[in-house]
Amino acid sequence: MDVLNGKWKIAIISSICYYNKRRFSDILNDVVGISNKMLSKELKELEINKLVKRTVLNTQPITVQYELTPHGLTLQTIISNLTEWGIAHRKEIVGE
Amino acid sequence: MDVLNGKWKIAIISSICYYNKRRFSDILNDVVGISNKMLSKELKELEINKLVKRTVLNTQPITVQYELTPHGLTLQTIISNLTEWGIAHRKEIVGE
DNA sequence: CAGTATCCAAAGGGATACTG
DNA sequence: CAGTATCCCTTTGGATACTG
Repeated sequence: MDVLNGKWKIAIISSICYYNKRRFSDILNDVVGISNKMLSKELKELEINKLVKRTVLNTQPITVQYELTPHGLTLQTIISNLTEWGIAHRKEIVGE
Repeated sequence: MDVLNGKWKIAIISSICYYNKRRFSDILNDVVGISNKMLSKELKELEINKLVKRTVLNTQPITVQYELTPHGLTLQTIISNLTEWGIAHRKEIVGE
């Protein structure tokens, strides 16, 4: 079930989702701690799973934009549920 | 957010959840492919996160029962959502 | 800019054997 | 039965340098 493996996937999706469209180097900045190698790899996996769409813009030098596919947008609910649960979980753990 | 890391966590929770109470060796059988070392480790983590409760029964030889805590039960919704999404995802991927 | 390639240390995790 | 301990191979992922 874990198309979302690798600790970065959710952060990457969140970044793209927040800005709607996002360039490679921008995501690199958004997701603190990630290396270009990892970002490249994770994006490739997301693309294979049809969660993000990759479009090359013919600028000079070239830039690449990533955006969520309709199917990728489907994840929003899941992710926000997870986030919500995570917050509740923190309270549960530290609360005692 | 990933208290559910390690590829086994969800399977373990599902096993316990399905049977309500479940012994160590039973979970070992339910979750195909897991080693006792991993099961032990994962259960320990789940216990630390207060998702499962561990109770030692004074039988001979001793048996140990695991069950979900109220807080652990909270995950059910999340997991079923994930499962549901996973199924839809499969269709999306293989469908084309 | 958007990656790819290489190197390498650390973590993950299987198999097996052992203990109370 | 319910683990723990050890060995050891595999995977993960960071740092850095390089390419079109």
